[in-house]
Parts: sequence; structure tokens; C-alpha cells
Amino acid sequence: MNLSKTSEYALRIMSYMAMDDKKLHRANDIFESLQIPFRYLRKQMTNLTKSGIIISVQGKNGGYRISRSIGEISLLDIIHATGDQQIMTNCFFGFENCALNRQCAMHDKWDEIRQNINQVLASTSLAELNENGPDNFISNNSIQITKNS
Amino acid sequence: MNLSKTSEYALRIMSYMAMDDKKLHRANDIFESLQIPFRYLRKQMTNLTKSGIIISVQGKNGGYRISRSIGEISLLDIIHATGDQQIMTNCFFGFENCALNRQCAMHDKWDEIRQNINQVLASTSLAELNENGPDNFISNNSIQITKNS
DNA sequence: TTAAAATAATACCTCAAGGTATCATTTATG
DNA sequence: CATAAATGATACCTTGAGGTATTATTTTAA
Ligand code: SF4
Ligand code: SF4
Repeated sequence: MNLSKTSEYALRIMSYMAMDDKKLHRANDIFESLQIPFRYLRKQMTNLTKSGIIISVQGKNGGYRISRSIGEISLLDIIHATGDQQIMTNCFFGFENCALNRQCAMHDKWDEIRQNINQVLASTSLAELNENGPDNFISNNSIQITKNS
Repeated sequence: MNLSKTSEYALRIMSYMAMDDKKLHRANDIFESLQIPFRYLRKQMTNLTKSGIIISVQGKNGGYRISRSIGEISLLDIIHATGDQQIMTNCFFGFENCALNRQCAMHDKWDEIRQNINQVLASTSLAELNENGPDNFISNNSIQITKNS
């Protein structure tokens, strides 16, 4: 599997924001804790805003805030918010149009794997994530990317 | 998850060849049953040859043959043969360098998912695939891509 | 020995995801 | 009001995976 990098970023961002979920987070603060190129992060923040999963406040002292209770936001919600709708291809072999007269040996196995992943992502909330080591998995070590304004 | 398209193609190719595993298959025959762009398929055939998972015979009446018993070739072997060494990123968030003072809530869940997938891929052989609907999952419907020599 | 039928090698093209740069807009505050 | 500090919009650049095109090589068989 590969989540798109964009989804990985979104997951980092939301997890970070969940650590102080009522706060208005500035893009700059988020940048300093995550390892995401600054301008790309900025772009994605407005994307996430458009998706409705966060809200933005413009102007001086502006920033972003999680729009719902972190107990109600699943990791799958976050992935979907980025536009990645389907995380794994339906057919293991990548066929768009399988005849499916009778299923091949991989069909059910693959289906099971996909369901398993979906179940984990759908049942894990930001709140749960937040209870467990957010100060760790958010690599709040020193910044590794230079910002360049 | 996404296997690379190249890996999906390799899985199709090997599955197809496994249907007649002692035969010398011409690239052209393979092309007509799978939905893979012809020239790209040709390129990949020589790649697979270099990897050793198939052997090639040049010249007129040449072609490709599976190099080992299909009972000994796992789907994971095929994926590895394409150069895709790691099918899922280790860290769910895509961090290269997680501090890991204490693991975050996703670490074990993600690990389990990865192991599960690996286990399925490593334990499913071409032979098993071949017992179950190869005439179906190999979309041997009419060709959908034009070959252009 | 020559032509045809196959694979091999090499170089190039294309496109979307990821990333950057610039300017515009909004808002707080002195 | 003017400035600064924040986000928004827009356009562009870069890179690698996927895909094409061309030429070279190997082998069979008429
Ligand atoms: S039966 Fe096999 S080939 Fe067909 S869609 Fe399912 S996994 Fe793909
Ligand atoms: S603990 Fe969490 S953030 Fe760290 S490597 Fe594991 S999954 Fe990634």
C-alpha cells in the first residue's frame, strides 16, 4: 500500500492539530513540528479547509482549527478529505473489467485485506491517536526542512 | 495499497505464463491476453528475464519460459522481481526517522496490516493461483489495446 | 545466404503528483 | 490609516513512473 504523500501529510497535520484541538493553529507552527515542505503545507491547509475537515480564520492572528470533535474524525475521514477516495485498487491485478465468471484465487483474499485496512482506518479516531504518544509520533524534533518564507 | 502498475503487470504476466508453465511464450501471445501496452510489456519481459524469474530464448521461435516450478514462486517473489522491494511504507505517517520514544497508536496496527499482506503474498504461489480460475482472471476477452507493431 | 521472426538495448516522450514562487486578500492593532 | 501577520489564489517548475520509438542482435529455415 501506499497512501499518497499528500494523505500522509494530512494525517500528520490532523494528528498534530488534535493535540490541542480547540486551538487556532498557525501554518507556521504546524510546519515547525511536522516534516512537510512549507509551501506545500500551506497549499494543503487550504485544501483541507475546502474539504470542511478544518476551518480557517484569515487575517492577523488567524489560523486553522479542527472543525469537529476529534472523537468523530476517523483516519479514513482524513484520507478522504484529501481526495484519495479509494486507497487500494479493487482488483489485485489492476484489471478494470474482470469478466468474473468465476473468481480467481486472489479475489477473496484481496477483498479481505482491503476490508481489514478499511476497518482499521475507519475505526481509529483522532482522539484515540491523541491518547497514545502524540508527542512522539509527531516528530517534534528540530525542523529538517528549511522554510524559505 | 497500491502495487505499482509494473508489479500488477508482472503478476498478470506470470499468472498467464503459469497456465502453460513449460511452454515458450511469445511476447505477442502474452500481449493478446493481458491488457498491457505492447512495447511496455516487451520492456518488462526483458526486465523479468534479468531478474531470473523467467528465461528468454532469442531468435525465431524464441520466447519466454518460467524458470522454476510454479509451486515455488510466490506472488511476493514476483513483486520483488520487478524491483518493488517494500510494498508498504514502514511508518503509517511516512516518517523516515521517527523518534520512537514510545510508539504511537498506529504503529502496531500498521505493522499488523503489513505483516498480514506480506503473509498472504508470500504464501500464495503461482500454482495455487493457477488452480483457481486462471481462464477467468486472465482477461482473455478481446484485446483492448492496439499494438502498433 | 538471405529473409523473417523473435528478443535486447537505448533513447526519448508524457503526464500527474509533489513542490515552489508570486501576488492578492483579510484582519488586528498601533 | 498604515503596517504587519496571517491565509487564499494562481501559475509555474521538477521528477519519476509509465509508455513509445528506433535500431541492433540472435536464431530458424526456406
Ligand atoms: S477475480 Fe481476480 S482478476 Fe477478477 S477482479 Fe477479482 S482479483 Fe481481479
Ligand atoms: S510510532 Fe507512529 S510515527 Fe513512529 S514510526 Fe511508528 S507509526 Fe510512524
